[in-house]
Amino acid sequence: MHSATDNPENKVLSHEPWKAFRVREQRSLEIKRDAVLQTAAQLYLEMGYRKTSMSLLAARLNVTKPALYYYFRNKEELLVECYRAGIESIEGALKGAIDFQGNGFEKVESYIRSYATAIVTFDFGRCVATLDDSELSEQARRQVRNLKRRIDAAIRAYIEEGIADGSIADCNAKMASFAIAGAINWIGTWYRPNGGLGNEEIVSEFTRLFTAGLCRRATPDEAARKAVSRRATPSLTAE
Amino acid sequence: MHSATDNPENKVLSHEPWKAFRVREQRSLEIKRDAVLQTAAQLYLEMGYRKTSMSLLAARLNVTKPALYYYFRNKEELLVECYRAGIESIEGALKGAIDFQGNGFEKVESYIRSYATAIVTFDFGRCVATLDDSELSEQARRQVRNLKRRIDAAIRAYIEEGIADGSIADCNAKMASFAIAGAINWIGTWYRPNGGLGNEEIVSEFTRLFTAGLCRRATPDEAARKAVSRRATPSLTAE
Amino acid sequence: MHSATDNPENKVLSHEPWKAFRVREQRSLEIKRDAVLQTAAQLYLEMGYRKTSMSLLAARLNVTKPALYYYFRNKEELLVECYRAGIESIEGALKGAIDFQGNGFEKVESYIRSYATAIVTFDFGRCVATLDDSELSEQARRQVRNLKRRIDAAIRAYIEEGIADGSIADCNAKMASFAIAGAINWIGTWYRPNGGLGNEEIVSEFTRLFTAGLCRRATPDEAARKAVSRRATPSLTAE
Amino acid sequence: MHSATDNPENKVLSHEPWKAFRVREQRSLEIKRDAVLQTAAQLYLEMGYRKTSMSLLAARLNVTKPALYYYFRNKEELLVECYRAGIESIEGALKGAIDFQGNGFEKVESYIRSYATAIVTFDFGRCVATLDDSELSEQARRQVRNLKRRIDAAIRAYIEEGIADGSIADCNAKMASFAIAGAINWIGTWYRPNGGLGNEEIVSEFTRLFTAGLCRRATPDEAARKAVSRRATPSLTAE
DNA sequence: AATGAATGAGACTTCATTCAT
DNA sequence: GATGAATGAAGTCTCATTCAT
Repeated sequence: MHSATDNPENKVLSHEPWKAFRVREQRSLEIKRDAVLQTAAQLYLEMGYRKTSMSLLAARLNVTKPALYYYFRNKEELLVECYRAGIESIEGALKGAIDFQGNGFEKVESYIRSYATAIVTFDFGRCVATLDDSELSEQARRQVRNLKRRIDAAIRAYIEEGIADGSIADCNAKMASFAIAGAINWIGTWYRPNGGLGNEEIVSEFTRLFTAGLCRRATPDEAARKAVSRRATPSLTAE
Repeated sequence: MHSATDNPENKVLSHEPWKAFRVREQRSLEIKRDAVLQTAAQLYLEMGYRKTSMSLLAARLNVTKPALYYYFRNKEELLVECYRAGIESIEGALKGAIDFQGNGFEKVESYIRSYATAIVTFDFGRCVATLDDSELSEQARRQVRNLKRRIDAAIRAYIEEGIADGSIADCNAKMASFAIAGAINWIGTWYRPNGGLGNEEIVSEFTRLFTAGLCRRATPDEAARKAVSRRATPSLTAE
Repeated sequence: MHSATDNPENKVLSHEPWKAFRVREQRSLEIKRDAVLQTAAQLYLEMGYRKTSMSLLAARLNVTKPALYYYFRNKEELLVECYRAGIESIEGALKGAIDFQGNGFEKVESYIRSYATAIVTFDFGRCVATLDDSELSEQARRQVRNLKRRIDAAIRAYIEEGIADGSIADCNAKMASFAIAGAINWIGTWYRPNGGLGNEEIVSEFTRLFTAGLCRRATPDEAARKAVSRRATPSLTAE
Repeated sequence: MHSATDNPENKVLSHEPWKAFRVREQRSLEIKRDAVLQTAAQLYLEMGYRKTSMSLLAARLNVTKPALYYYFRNKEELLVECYRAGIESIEGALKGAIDFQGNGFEKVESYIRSYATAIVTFDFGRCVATLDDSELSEQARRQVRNLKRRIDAAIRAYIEEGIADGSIADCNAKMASFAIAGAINWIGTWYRPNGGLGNEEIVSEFTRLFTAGLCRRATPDEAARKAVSRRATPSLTAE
């Protein structure tokens, strides 16, 4: 399966003229497929999966309904692929952020930052966060949940790592991860691309809220953390 | 409007009003109406609003479809009433918890505890937390959003109060309230009534996670906090 | 079957206190039955038979739906009775007008006048004129058509009488009667009780049009017609 | 909008477009749309708009229900289009007949003739004449009434013209036009395509009745009338 | 690679009518 | 005489999906 990332590179690649004909053709299919998926994602976010009829999607794309079935087996596949693309986006963001060396706490911090960024940045990410999978068939739902679990598992692992290495306060890792995931996913619910809240603002506020809660405080840590975080929050630590 | 209580006993009775018909009779209309609503809420949570057809709801209640229309004008009204009942439940829980005297931080703490309890305890509460309002008509959606706003506004106000009175660290109250509401609402997504996680466990873990993040810390508090454990700890806020 | 005339006398009779109890009781049933029928007729005229639900009728009468079934077997019977009442009203009007001695032309003239008056005056009359009988069952429709035929037959007979006695120009009596009935029935379509057109104005204009036609007549006739004014003018028919 | 012609050939083909499928194809959409409309008109005339379910219409056309929705947005649109087609047919007939030079009386005469012909000849015309618009939504009803008004306005104008130029007796033009329209529209109520009455017979009898009236005219009148009218209509008055 | 036309399933809703009281 | 509650039948419409081209 091609990756339906929704970063802009796809568009750039689509014009490279030196590609062999065969390749270009296949490219074109993928590009259009992606366009369908991207538009579907937007509509699903805008009005819900069930209310987004295939007719509407086709109309939005200026094609006829059956054309959609050339790219996707059925409506359900569209949704599953939105999820898959979103999860890939998110995992990509997470991977990039995490693979530095650090203790559990720092990984969680980095994770929150990356996850929130992914939700805010990618339509597909927001699909994962907000779309209701109850419309799916049992089989498709299982697929989607397996994908989602990978994300959940990651943060849980980091939290446990942090608890183990002493960088995170002792707590129920499962529930903490639910809480964090919940708050971040919820962003997709109220976030509006050009709303009043800047992405960076959102991300750092969330990071701060959760990490300040999780981190095991000792005076020296605090000082260290301040140095790292871009926007110091002196009042929190002042006696 | 009669109160659509969803205390646990209802669950047991939920399908009975039509079985043991003669026994009640007095407030039978209200009881049956509530039974319909309660069952609808369960189905909506189980399989989504859209997938829950009126036929299915009727079948679940051992009635014919048109009987439902004797109690509710249409399917949308059912959903709106679920929301309304849920919001009333939540507000009730919040009111009871909040009206003690305390600083902003304590109010937020109490709020989190009550809100989470409401979500975990009441089906209707979970409806508010997890159901997608995008299926509603514009008008009904406005209604529901107005109701929801009341809850959002409350927590934001407490956070601001806490910031003002110095019991809560300086932060973006709007975003903090989103984060907290998100994490709590998300409970409705993964919570299963008889799942592995006890209600009290969930509630206190959430409370701790968020308050420890928000609260103004001092090193000695740490020890004290652990000692008190499950219930919110006044010592946390002591200067 | 009691006559459901909708002239005001009914209301006067309804209070006569010296009637024996039994009679009064029965009266009361009839009075209520008439009220139902009268209201039904108004609603049928206002919004059509099909669109007038039994619920609406009941609501308009401040009773519950099943109460209607105490007075009428079913919705169809209501409509049939409207027709019957209307036809009785019309026939009453016609009988009163026709039984004087006169030639065929004079009878037709009087007939037109009485028929138009009935349509304009009685709701039930307007029902006969404008309601669509295609909603009825085959059997009920036959009933209604038999009733209607009586009215049609009368005018045709008069026209033929007029042709025979030389007072009416030779013509196709069947079609002439259709034309006259049509124009008069059509009144029910555009007539509004308190509209700009006075009843007498309507009636005399119709009478004149059919008896004399549109074309402008010789001067002496004109004078004669004007002199006699409101009532049909014998001089018109003089050889 | 394509023209929904209802010349008699259509009747023959009415159900065929789906049988002999491949034969046409070129303007197949329009042809089929017309077939749907034509069949709808017939059914509406036969059993009333409300009683004609979409299922029945579909069955009559050997199609499934949703196919109808490919050609028409909803049931109401079908009825509105019947009206529109009918009014276009009627207006066409009237235009063709009227644009000769003549006095008001002659125009009215010609109008009656053409209008009656249109009602008798076209199913759509009969729809305009007899179908009840009370089933329509307020908006659609306004549309239809605006269309109908055009026809009413025309005859009134001719009558007024005739009064002004002296060819028509002084009378209430508004009511006269109602009477004439009513009588003609009523034809649609009793007319049966292959009934005992020939079209020409109907048309000329109606024309004569309205222009000359029922009364038998005196010889001197005749002369006078002839003198006034610019273009004599000898056949009408010949004894 | 795409479309015009059609379908089957099923959704919500309305309504006349009834039954036990 | 009248009602609260319920039902069976039917109706309009929408939608995902497909087939022949």
